[in-house]
Amino acid sequence: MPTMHDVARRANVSLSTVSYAINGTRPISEETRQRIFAAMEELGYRPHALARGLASKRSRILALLFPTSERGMGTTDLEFIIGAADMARELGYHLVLWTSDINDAVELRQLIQQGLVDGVVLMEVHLNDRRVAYLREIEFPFSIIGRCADNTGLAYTDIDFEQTMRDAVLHLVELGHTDIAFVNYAREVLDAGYGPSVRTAEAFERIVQELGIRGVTRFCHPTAQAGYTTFNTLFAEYPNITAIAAMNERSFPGMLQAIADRGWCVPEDISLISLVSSPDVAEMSMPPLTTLAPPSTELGKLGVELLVQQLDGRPVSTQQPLLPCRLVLGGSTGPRRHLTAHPQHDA
Amino acid sequence: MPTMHDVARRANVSLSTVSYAINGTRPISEETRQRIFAAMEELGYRPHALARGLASKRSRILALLFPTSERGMGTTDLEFIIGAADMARELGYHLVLWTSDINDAVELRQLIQQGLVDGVVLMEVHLNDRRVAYLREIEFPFSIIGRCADNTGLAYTDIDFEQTMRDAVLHLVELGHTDIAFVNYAREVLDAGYGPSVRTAEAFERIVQELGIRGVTRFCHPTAQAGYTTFNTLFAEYPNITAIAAMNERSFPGMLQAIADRGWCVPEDISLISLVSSPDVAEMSMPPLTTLAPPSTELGKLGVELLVQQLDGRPVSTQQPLLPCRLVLGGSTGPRRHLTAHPQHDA
DNA sequence: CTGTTAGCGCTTTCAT
DNA sequence: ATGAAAGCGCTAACAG
Repeated sequence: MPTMHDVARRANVSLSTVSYAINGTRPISEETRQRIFAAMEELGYRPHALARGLASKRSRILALLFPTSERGMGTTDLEFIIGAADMARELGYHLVLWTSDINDAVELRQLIQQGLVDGVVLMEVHLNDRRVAYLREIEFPFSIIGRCADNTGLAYTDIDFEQTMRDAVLHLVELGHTDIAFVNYAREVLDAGYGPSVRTAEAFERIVQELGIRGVTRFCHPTAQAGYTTFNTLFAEYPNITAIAAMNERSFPGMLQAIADRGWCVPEDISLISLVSSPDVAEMSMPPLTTLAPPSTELGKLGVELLVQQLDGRPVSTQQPLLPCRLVLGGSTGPRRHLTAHPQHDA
Repeated sequence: MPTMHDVARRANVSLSTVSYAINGTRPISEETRQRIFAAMEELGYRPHALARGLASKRSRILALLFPTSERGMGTTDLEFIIGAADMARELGYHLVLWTSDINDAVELRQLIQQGLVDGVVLMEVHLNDRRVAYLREIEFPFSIIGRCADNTGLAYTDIDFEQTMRDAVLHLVELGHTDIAFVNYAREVLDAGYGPSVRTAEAFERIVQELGIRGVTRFCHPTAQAGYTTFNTLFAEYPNITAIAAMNERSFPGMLQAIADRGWCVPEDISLISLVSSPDVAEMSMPPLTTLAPPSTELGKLGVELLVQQLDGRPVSTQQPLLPCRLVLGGSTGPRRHLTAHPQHDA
């Protein structure tokens, strides 16, 4: 494997000149530059990453910390990773994956102390996250995909849940729906302060009020069985409901079963819209679910971008951290049914 | 950040002694060992990964090469990655992700020449893969999740498609089915020599023959529409079929729709089994699909393990590279229907 | 514009 | 059983 030394000799220049030529870190005459690059080409030279990192104190390696064994991984998480990896490469960085227990700052410290990475990207942060606290304390560069309670000064990006919920409700309202249910994650998840759950819950209340329509919220575990039960108890209490927006894609099979059991059809009798679930998954239903598809790849990219901005000493763009989901029509939403078909009560 | 030098001074030994103590690379008196580790503890010392790698010529970093934009990524790919990352960590390695165009050996060379990684794990190899050829040629350590045409001397691991197909067919046969259809990927995919498609196709023919039952094979694009069409044309020709095994999970919604359209029920009128798809996805159907769940995490782990075995100069265990899928009963398979219910022809 | 040289933090001969 | 010192391949002062 050729080293910089080899290149220098072949180009008849000193070792440092080669270094400067490569890094463009000081002016080089066009002539010698040519010679150097020619030599590099001929030798098939590539700078040694470790040596470069050791000498410059910048490894050009980033870490993506992603929590193992928290909530079930989906296709969305893969897309975070792919987005992040792609963007890292685009910006000339490597990306290492650290599967970490969330909230374990000790382990994080040990990893960082190895001096392997210039910065880390956090996923699935808690509202009060120890890792965030630790990184802040030691002033280690990091960015977040997600959000904390206090985000001042943080480089983060997240889904715009407010906007997502608004788009979902507006879509339904445009179809004539005025009695809408929102099926959130399980109550424990909300109580634990899980961001997406908290934010959509708040947004739903606000938007419903704003638009002057009727909304009811339910919590549901991520299983078909829970979806089934939730749907039935929901309709026992609020038979006027004509549309459901749900966060939890795993509850859909159950809800669909419950709907089928009473001989109803989607979307003729009831509209269903999935919040923040990938079109791939949405297409596994019949009919394919209308969904608000999360900008997963973009979030992964942006997470890396925000981190690299800091590393390069550039001002971190803080204006547009929130990305909207994209409405993908799937056939599970349609005009509000005529209520005459079912008994009516007031909510 | 404390260095080895700091530790040495604090323990009143030379720098090299600290190194030897850490690496256990030569005998150290118990007394000084104690002192050294105490000093390390007190200083919160961690060896610097880059420096260590540069000096030892072993970075303890592995690369997972995974193809972007080939076939749609699913939850399976995520599990490969997680498995690989977990195992790497367990073995004291870091894992970097390289999103690569498949079959681009040039790019691979450039990455390897950076000297960052000790070895690479390949995913989604082609039967004749340029990356494999290149790595072989330069004798760079690597392992494969998947298989090539010629695997002699290769450290690979893969799904045991033969066994998987056998398990699927046997499950159906035990339920009384004797007329079974196998829905493979699209014909182009088979013709391109995509391993899973080729191997399941061969296995199906063999097993059907072996068991003396009737089998018919169909090709299907990965869309609901294609699933719908495939099912209908299949039954126009072979109305006796009572069970379908399908590779392509994306075709299921369409098949289910076609089944519903003719007023049939699953599994009373027809049994459905999904080959090599994750239970998560299988649960998105109604009823949840019976599936043969791929050992994704295990494959990721094994891929890394095989690589590290080489790096450690240990003999690479080559006896059990093929892992079976796990049968997960889901309610889409049941006893063969009584054929009296539908018109009968001979296949 | 170019060369010389002192490290970066560690491993590993070679001595003792 | 321990130390001294020569690198690993590169960057970045410091000198011209």
